[in-house]
Amino acid sequence: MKPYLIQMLKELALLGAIKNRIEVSSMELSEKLLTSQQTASRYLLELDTNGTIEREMGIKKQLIHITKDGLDVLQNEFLEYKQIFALPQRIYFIGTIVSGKKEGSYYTAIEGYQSQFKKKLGFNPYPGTLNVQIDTMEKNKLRFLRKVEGIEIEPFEDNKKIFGGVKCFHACINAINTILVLPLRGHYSNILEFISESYLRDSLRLEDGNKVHILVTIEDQLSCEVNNEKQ
Amino acid sequence: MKPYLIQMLKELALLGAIKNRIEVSSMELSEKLLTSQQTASRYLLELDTNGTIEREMGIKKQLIHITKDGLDVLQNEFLEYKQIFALPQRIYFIGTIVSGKKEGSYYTAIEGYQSQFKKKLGFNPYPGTLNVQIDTMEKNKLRFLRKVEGIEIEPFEDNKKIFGGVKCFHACINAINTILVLPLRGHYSNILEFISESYLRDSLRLEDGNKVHILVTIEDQLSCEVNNEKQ
DNA sequence: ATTACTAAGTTACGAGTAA
DNA sequence: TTTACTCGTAACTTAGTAA
Repeated sequence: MKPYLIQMLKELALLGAIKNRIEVSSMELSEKLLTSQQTASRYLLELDTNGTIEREMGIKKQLIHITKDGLDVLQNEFLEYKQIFALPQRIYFIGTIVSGKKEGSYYTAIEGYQSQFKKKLGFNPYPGTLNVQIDTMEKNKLRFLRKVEGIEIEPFEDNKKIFGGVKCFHACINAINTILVLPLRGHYSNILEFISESYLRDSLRLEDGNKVHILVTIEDQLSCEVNNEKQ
Repeated sequence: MKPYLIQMLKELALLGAIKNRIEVSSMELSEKLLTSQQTASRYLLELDTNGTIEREMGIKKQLIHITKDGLDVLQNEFLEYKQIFALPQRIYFIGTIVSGKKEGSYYTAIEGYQSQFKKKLGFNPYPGTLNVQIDTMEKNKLRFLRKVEGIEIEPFEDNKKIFGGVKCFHACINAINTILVLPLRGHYSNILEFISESYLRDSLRLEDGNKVHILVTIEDQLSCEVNNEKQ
């Protein structure tokens, strides 16, 4: 999305258009953006067309509400600024143990993955993955993890089949060390997959439906202290 | 500043140009911004001209560092997103008690202020202000307070002299309720002024040089829960 | 009051290219 | 390789208005 449209969207959000339908005129917005009424009007048309806002035209002014898509755009911007200024070194999830479709065993057995795991993680993972279901609302944390530095496992081809790249992070599940494995491509899933040197279900004494606390550790990155309000 | 320049500045910050001089070519940046090498080069020239970055040209690539001015631009953007998504309901300061220039007694005695204080705060302040010196690095918190909703005291004219508007916030100093009074116009000062119904120096048993903990409470605003990583 | 169209003016973009 | 200039064209802006 074009930077000037993001700016307009941000301005609408500051006026409360995420939570409420706000009543605002193109003239008022033009003053905030230091541009003309016509340009503000055109921006609103563009945002409407690309689905980031919904409008109801009044006889005076208009009612504007930011859509889910619009919210995503803004959250992504926010995420980038958080990366610049206040990178959290740890990300927490709470999840529920679920059964995989035995795909984990298949993938962890592939030579192309195994050799990279051994080289980059320092161990051969126990066959299979531990699957933990998280809240779909946690998508932003996953988006964040995709952006920050992790242990990259390269994509490769084996027997004409292409295996996608994944990114690994050191993580703790209920205080036991594991590796979180995230696919680099494709849609965000609400299932997190973990690998370990040992059979995690045993070492953690877990069965389906158990709640677990997950702590993902992020590699050192730039971070500038700023506005460190407590609580 | 133009939105596309802010975008470029953000990209440079993400590459680490706040902390370090980063080595980057206009071609690499053009790929990140999905634009041409020429445009990226022009953006860099513009950022250099307006003083938000400093450059050293290498024979290959260039060394780029974001200046104080550039950092201010980015911090301001960040502040706006924080306002949108994760407004802190409280802001903390640590400060040192200092003596004012007796101006506080003068201002609190002006009828135009007194009547508004009585009406909007519900009490007549004790003459004078308690002055607390804070770190100049806390400027961002003040900038933030200027933006959010507070108790507005209108500017007025009295005897041909114009008295500027101020904004009040409920605050606690060492757990005693007070009111923080911030001028709406003018430069940011590193002295915070507090008023109260009683003589604060007595009720707090304070003298110059004492360190105090200040907690400023912000009125309810929109806030969307997102990425609430703990710690 | 509004929104938003048209048309003309202005700015920005990027291919080509020099240094 | 780089950076960044020229210049034709594409995109954006806004005055003037209609609805």
